[in-house]
Amino acid sequence: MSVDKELLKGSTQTLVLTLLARKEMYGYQLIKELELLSGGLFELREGTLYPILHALEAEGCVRSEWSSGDGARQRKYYSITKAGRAALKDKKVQWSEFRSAVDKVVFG
Amino acid sequence: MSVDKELLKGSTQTLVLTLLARKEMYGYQLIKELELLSGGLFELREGTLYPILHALEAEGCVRSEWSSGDGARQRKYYSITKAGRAALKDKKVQWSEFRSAVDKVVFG
DNA sequence: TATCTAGGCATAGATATACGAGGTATGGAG
DNA sequence: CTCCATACCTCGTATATCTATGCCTAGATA
Repeated sequence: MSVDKELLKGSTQTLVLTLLARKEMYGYQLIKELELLSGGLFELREGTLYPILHALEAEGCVRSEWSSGDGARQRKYYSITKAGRAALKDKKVQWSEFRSAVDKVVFG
Repeated sequence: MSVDKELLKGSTQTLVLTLLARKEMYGYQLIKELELLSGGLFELREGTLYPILHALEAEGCVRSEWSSGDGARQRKYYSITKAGRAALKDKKVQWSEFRSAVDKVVFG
């Protein structure tokens, strides 16, 4: 993580849900995609991501399914649920408010 | 805290140093000022702020001095140091990068 | 064939940070 | 006199992330 890891806390679920809202993905893919999209700033570790995915699944925000790969490598695909989309909407608002408040204080 | 407290992690030192860069302040004042400036979004608790101030002082980023109050209530005023201003500059850059990266992922 | 590398999932322990609860004390208003 | 806002502080707890580690598979390479 090239950015202070503490900054990331509270935002990872939002980031993950955002990606899953576009298309279903598997864990490893999420890590790579996030790194790409953020210009290398977010380099989530497996040890970070998988617990997040499990938590989101326990909360009913995502659903997982092993790829029915015929010969292909087994991957666990995650897709966002209706509850997940609702949660994401909330999280986006939260992020916007937070970002604006910090900006107002820090940059005037 | 009306915003998810986890979002705040990693930003509190930046917020505190930013305020102290404008003028020296005492703890309680910092809490009130931060609440005001953020439109009520940031309601730091004493249990959060004082350890931060002590940590910043231990790192040499701030300096403290009890008010030489003649009769007035005793307050411990904190002022930013040269090292503190340098640290703040770094933290502001970090915040900007982080904010931009999250925005890029979340809002495209 | 054997081995290395990247992909792919997962957990456990350490660490960092904020909060909640609790403690002490002062000064002004009712 | 009592209550409340002010003003400082500490400690235990909760939460979230990271590091380290483990296990397994597929494809490339020697």
